[in-house]
Amino acid sequence: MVKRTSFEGDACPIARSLDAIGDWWSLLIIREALFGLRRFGEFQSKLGMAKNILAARLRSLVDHGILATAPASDGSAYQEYVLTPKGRGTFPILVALRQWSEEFDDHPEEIATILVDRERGRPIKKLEMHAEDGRLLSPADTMLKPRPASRRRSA
Amino acid sequence: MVKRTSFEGDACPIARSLDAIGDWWSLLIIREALFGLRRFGEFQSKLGMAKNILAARLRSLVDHGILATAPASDGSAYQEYVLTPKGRGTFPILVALRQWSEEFDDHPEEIATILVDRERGRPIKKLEMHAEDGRLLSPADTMLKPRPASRRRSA
DNA sequence: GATGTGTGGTTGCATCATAAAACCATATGG
DNA sequence: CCATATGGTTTTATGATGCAACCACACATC
Repeated sequence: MVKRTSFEGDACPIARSLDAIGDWWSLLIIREALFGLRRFGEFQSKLGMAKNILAARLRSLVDHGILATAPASDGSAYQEYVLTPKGRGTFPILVALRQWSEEFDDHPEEIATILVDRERGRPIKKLEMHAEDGRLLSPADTMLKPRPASRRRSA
Repeated sequence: MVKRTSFEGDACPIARSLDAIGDWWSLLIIREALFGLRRFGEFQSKLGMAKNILAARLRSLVDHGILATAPASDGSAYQEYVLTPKGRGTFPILVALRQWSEEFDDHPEEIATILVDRERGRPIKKLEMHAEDGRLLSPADTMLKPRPASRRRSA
């Protein structure tokens, strides 16, 4: 994508997130990692992506602290890629993407999987946003405020 | 990015979402639209992006049913871009991205804004995932299930 | 110990989306 | 009637992407 206009220094947290995981593969790699994949070859065969692209993405994800390389695990002297807490912290993002697709996709019948409550096997509810005191909030109930004690440019 | 490996036909809802909004600009445009921007020039000056890219993104977002073009509004014979319900439905995604950045960013002090409860002006809580019966769920409490009555390949 | 095979990459190379700037077309203001 | 602002499209270059081929290492086999 040329230049990439890296959002790294941007003051908007959304832009900052996109800078780390805002490309077409990173989130899919994270999805598979959450699913339990760890090895280069596993990612490669599951996602069907070019190996060089995968190598570049894995390196980038490691650089961003989303994945970490573990020495081995099954004996073979290669490395594995495991999610860090930061990586596991993307779970709500993936859920939000999934739910948006489930709700608004033009062909929802093509969606192969549903996310369910493990205990009951029933679909989970939509993500909820709550105030500090517990009130359920809609988008209209929220607003952006400048961060106290900071003079960076606004977003 | 060449080929783009369009995920449009993929059975994974995350991939399908990414196909629509998984690039570096779309979500930022949506963010500004949620903030109230409507005009080409507003987006352009606020985001500082090249005009041709903006034009292409806006067209793509309209094609995906995320934005719609409104004839005018302030008299000038140009069009405006307004969010559709599908577009407004991305709100949780943006909140998830924001919260991920707030929690895990290496330089959180650079983040300029916080999302607050409009009524109290206090930061909102993290997005919550609930089961149908209301139980709060952690990622480990969930699992993927194949969609009933469908024989598409799994994700 | 030479040979094969599978894993885990790196290295070219062609392509095509991106970005930046110039250009254009249609209002609007003086 | 000219200047300027708005809303784009065209032109050009760049460089990330995708593909295939190549390489290195480990382990197993002959």
